[in-house]
Amino acid sequence: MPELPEVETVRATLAPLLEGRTVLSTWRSRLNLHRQPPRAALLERALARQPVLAVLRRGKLLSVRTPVGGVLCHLGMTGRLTVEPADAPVALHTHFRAALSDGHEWRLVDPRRFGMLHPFEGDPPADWSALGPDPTDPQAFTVEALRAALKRTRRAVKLALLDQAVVAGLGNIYVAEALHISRIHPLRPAHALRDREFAPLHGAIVDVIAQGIRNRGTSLSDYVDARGERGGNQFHLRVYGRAGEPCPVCESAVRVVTQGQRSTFFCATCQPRRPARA
DNA sequence: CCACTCCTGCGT
DNA sequence: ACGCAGGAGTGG
Repeated sequence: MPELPEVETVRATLAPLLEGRTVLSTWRSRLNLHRQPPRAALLERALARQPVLAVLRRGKLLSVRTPVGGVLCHLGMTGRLTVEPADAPVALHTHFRAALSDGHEWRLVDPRRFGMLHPFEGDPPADWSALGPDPTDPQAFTVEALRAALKRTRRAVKLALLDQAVVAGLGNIYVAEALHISRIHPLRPAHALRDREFAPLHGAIVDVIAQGIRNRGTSLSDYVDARGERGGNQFHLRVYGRAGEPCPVCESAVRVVTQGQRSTFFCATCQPRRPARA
């Protein structure tokens, strides 16, 4: 479900509902979340009786900090983090609940359980720092950083851009959109992009992510922010999910191919397999 | 670098 | 009944 713009919207709506409140107690289900249930004792130590200092994001990862540590949270495909009145009905597939000092409850619902919740003490674990540059950080995400990372791999550019160590936060939707805007065919080997193509690709990634955030995320089926509100970016997609429909630029039918067992949408006219010679 | 795996739900 | 879905780790 959630890529960077959705996770950023969750962060922005979650932060004012958590920051300054104290977590009274925690609960978690015993079902696996990304292959393991969160460790209950560690969760209690990291959160219980602690004030929430900040809600941070890098790529698709969220970090909720307390004075003694905190939790890292990834929403996977279907994760939802919300804050609701403590007496609100508990949804099916609720895997985490934390009672807050203001009478609300912070909850994680995740039907498919591809998400994760990693409590930690002290500094955040390595997955937080193993991420590549975040496209909302102009200091870190530069044309040169993108060029260097893509030159290093022979994988198809679409698959390389899904690698969170190359760029943090892109997923299937926003990669398709960025490649369409920059007119790059998704099957082209990353290392074979022309030098002149990196600036347009970089710009398209920055723009498409900024647009997604402005529109409060893409709600195709079940994504909602921490207040339970849907986003609006699904009305601004150019190619994702639009197989057979006209390309918004040239009206050719949008095509779909499979890459890494997932669908890739693109326009074969706007995104030629061989770039025009300069 | 590939295919497979972890899950539920929804649409065909 | 089957295939597909916004993700990503793992193991060959």
